[in-house]
Amino acid sequence: MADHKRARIQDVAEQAGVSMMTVSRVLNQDKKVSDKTREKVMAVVEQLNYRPNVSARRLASTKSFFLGLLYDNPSDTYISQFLLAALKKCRTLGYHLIVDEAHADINKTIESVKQLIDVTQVDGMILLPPMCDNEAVLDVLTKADVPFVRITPDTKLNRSPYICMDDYQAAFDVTEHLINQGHSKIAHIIGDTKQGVSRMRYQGYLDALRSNQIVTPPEYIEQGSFTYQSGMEAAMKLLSLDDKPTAIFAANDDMAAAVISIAQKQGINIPNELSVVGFDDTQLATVVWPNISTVRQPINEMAELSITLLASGQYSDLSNVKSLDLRHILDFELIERESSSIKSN
Amino acid sequence: MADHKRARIQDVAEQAGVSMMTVSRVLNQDKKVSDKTREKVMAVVEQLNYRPNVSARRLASTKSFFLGLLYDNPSDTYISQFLLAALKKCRTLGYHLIVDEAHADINKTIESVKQLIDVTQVDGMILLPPMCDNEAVLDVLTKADVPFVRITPDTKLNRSPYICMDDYQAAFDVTEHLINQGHSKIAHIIGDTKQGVSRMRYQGYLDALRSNQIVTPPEYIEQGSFTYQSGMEAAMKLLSLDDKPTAIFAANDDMAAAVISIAQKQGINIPNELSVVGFDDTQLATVVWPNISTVRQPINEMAELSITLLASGQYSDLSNVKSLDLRHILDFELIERESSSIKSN
DNA sequence: CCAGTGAAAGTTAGCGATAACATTTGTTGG
DNA sequence: CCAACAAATGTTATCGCTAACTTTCACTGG
Repeated sequence: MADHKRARIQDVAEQAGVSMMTVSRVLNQDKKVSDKTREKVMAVVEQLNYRPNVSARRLASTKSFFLGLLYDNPSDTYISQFLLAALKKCRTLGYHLIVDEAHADINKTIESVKQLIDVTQVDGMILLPPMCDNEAVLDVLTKADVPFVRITPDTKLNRSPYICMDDYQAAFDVTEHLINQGHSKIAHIIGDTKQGVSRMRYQGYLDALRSNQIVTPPEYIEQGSFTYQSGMEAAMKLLSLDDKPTAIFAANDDMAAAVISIAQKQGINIPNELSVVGFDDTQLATVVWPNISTVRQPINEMAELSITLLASGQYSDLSNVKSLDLRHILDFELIERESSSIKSN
Repeated sequence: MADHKRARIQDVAEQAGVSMMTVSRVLNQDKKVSDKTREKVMAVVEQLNYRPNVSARRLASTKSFFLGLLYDNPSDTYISQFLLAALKKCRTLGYHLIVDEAHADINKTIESVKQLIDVTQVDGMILLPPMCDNEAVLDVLTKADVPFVRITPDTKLNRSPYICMDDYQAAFDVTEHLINQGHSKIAHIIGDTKQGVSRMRYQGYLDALRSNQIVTPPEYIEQGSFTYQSGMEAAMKLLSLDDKPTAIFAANDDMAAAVISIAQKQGINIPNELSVVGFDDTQLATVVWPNISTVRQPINEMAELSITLLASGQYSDLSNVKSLDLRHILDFELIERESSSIKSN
């Protein structure tokens, strides 16, 4: 099917009747190329299906075409999804992703990041939570002038471009989803207080109730910590109330799964007697029965965008970037499954 | 801390008083270097902390220093773990990992693999299940003379080196673990029949019982399919028997989690009235309550070994490799958690 | 004693791209 | 109409390494 030899920049240059340098300029978005030439070159690039040799490029240029990814907890479900999407995007853009795990000892993490900067010479870094809020790491990167993108950061939002979703709105929507199904006794299990998203989700829940003129007793609010265990404890309290809620919105899927488990233990039918919704759309949401209605984070899009931003180089100098341009909010998706359904009053 | 400039092969050559080529030979394990010279060079390499520039190396040599990884289902928990370990190992060996997802349409997958061979020119491939048993993929790789390693393959074991764990022994051990705790009424939920591991695990279960002179009624064997749903159905049958089992060995964690859920619904205390063990040690095992006793696959070791094997080049010509040398069996680990414990007669 | 041999080490010429500088072409105003 | 400068394109050297060839040198045996 494809030609046996891979096309080189020289082949493109000859075919297009220009110099190699001009082709290189077109490929690197150098402005000093006339539109006519650019089109001519791009046509040949398409025709020969030319892709630059990453290694040659890296060897010759000052850029390394390496991007770094710093993650923390490898068992978090979304790491793999983020990683796979990021790797794919990197491949199409001719970058390589160097993946680094944060160490329990923060100093070792910093040492490792410094290595990425000095030895590997990464062109940019992606910081996943919670490392994206670690000030020491941010300082190292800032001082070394390495651009970085943070995913759903919680603090210091003016220090770098960042990508997030609208947790507040998602919580609002998922609560309203319950309301639309006829529920008014809606309880909420708050997430870990140390994470900003817990606040946002709680606030979205509150505002959805308020905008629908629904008042709930304070006992309907339980504090959790994103763990299954904490969800069980919260569920037991909520389900032992005299005036039980008919729906529970847990701030993540783990806690929602715990609610389901406790409810089933008590012989409460889901969703007929109790609707449950979670948040995150982790694997857990479809592995328990009934499947959990939840909110899906746009993880793939986040991964792709973070690579695109770093590859574009538009953030290599932050001094003249408006702080509004730093924020990238992506759309979430409400996913309705069996754990919540029309309330049959 | 570290010197600002990264050492080049030339620096090593000068410092050691030899030519660059000699250094290159030492680094590439070329046999035609005297021991004395080799030691001298290695000493300088250590001293300068020299690491070859991957890009220059790739550009100049016939090897690409790219390895391909073909995976199938991105939501499988172990993909991310395998991937992270593989990436790490690649980094230390100066390789890059190109990750590719199998397409639902097998022809597209094949096309993609051909691309990896022709365009990216990978030095080797890693095939994760179930792609490792796809004959068309194996044929493409064999025909193109690209070495490949398969992870826990099921068939055609003579076609390539492969890495697996002893599912039979693990099942034997986990069953005996239950026996040692005083159980004799031990049921088993078999996994998906299409996967060879199901057979192995079932056989291990049977043999553990037999070697302990335990006889169980045929109703204690239920057929599942590795899904939560199938686990629920099996559990309901097992727990409605007149002579209920006191322990259930499910062939994976999903089905074990389902058993726990059903048991709790029926008010059966775990582990006091019923012990449950799973298999795989997925995230699920620690996210439900009680945590599931299970068998951990040595995923990290598998990933590292697969990279090491391909990087070593020892399988670049299979014609003179004994079939016994193809097999690499790694140790598993029995993990005891709350779902199984000493039976209080 | 020296041609013949083979192991060990060195030399040269790229791999495929870009940086830096050099050159050509185009545009403007006086 | 052309100097004067900017925009567009070309030329050359080089990035760090290895393949392929060449040289050196120690050791044979007739």
